[in-house]
Amino acid sequence: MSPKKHTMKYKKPAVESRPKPAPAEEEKSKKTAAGLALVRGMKDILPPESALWREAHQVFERVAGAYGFEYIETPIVEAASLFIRSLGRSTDVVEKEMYLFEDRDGGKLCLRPELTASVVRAYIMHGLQTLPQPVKVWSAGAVFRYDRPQAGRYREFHQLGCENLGEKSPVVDAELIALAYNFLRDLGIPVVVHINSLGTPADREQYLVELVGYWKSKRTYLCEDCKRRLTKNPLRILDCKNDSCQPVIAEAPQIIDWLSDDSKGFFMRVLEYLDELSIPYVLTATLVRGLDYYTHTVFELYEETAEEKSQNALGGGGRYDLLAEHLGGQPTPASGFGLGVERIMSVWEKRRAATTPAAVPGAVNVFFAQLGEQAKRRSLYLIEELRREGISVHHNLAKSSLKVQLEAANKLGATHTIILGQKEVQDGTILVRNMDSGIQEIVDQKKLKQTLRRLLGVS
RNA sequence: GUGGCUAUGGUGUAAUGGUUAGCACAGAGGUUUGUGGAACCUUUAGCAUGGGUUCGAUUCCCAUUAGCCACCCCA
Repeated sequence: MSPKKHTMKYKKPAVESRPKPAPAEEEKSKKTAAGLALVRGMKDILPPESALWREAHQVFERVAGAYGFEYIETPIVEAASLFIRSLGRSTDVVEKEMYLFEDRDGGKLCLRPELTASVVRAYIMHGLQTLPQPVKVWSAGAVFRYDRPQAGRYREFHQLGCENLGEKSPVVDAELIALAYNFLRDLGIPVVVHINSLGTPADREQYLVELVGYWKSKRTYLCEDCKRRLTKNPLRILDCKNDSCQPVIAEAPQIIDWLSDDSKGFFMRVLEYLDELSIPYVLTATLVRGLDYYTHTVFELYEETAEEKSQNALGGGGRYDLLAEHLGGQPTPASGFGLGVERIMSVWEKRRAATTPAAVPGAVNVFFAQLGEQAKRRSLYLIEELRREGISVHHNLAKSSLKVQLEAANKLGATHTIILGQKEVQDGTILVRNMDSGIQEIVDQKKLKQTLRRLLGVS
């Protein structure tokens, strides 16, 4: 806003009858354009990446379907209490990252920060426990967390998730991991699974007492950050990257050693099944997920690269046997995972660029060029006919010179250009030009469809 | 939420305390109208916002905003 400048720029004494609005209006379009802003942490998804975005979703749908998961969709807006109860009041997600707001009648709402709690809510509310168990559903959509944006971290991001509700078996956990693993593999992303077990709340409590006792005994060797964590979140010390803490961490008690025999047995079987499925995993004693509802198995998926960065978890999940009951439903053992679409896209695009240079799905294959008024009119029908066949046809009927149209076809990356001129209209033929070789064949207009199907390799 | 770095047309960038802010790519139009990928010509479009210092700021200072990086956390 700099009205000074505008009045300078647009000074027109004649129009001074309208003192100020006139110049302001003049500049309005520009001003709005400049004044438009993307809300912090939000992102547009534009072509051509958007095509890949959709393809990733399609692959996920296919894989999840193969594992017997059906689609579920839940609202983006939920009661705030749902997440406060499920994720835990003192977790970071609830404490400082939720988009909280009041409805007009004062109801406390929020934009969902994750998918799992909503699915469990739906399961309880619609009596899905009366269906043959387990209930297996997948979902996809936007989730919101008011965090400070960074590479690979947005305030609105998208998750792909699967939940298996109503079955307490280590196979379920292994199968879910296999699903996520295979989905990413299908995209050409090799991943490594980090896995750990948190046992039952009782196991964990005992372990925590032990752990805190240990940290206290080594207090002097810990870095400043860790001294703070000691009271706030002793588990996090295990994650500290500070060199000075490493020897202390290496000697720290591991949760696995404090699991009950049942918990340990459960975990061992998950690992055995993973072995059976030939899924590589790394036992990570330091893996503790940030949400309170997890019990037993927890895992995270990372791109298999040498450099371990902090921001590259592609997804994670685990078992949450107590959640349904905690939300007021029947006791329902369950397990699930969520994957971050944005993070998957960023690695996928990188790998794609490295391996296959072009071949974006939804790419143009045919351009239709016309010359002359008659041809233009006739082309409308022919184009329509091809499109009905499912062939992607581009054109620019506003242009008239063939040169310009071929240029456009080239820029769009069309493999073939169909040319219809005055002469062809007369004798009922049409030209099909191969854009790589420049070879053109003259075909009967009636045979255009067959010819294209042959050339494009469509059945 | 904390700290650091950055901010020039759609994209990538250059320069400068003082008349028209340069270049490349992209976009639009064209090089006389039936043949593209090249070349050439023309053209559209920018100093993030707000203050301050100064005779004068895109340039210096401050704040805001946004992006990036680290912490934190996770997806």
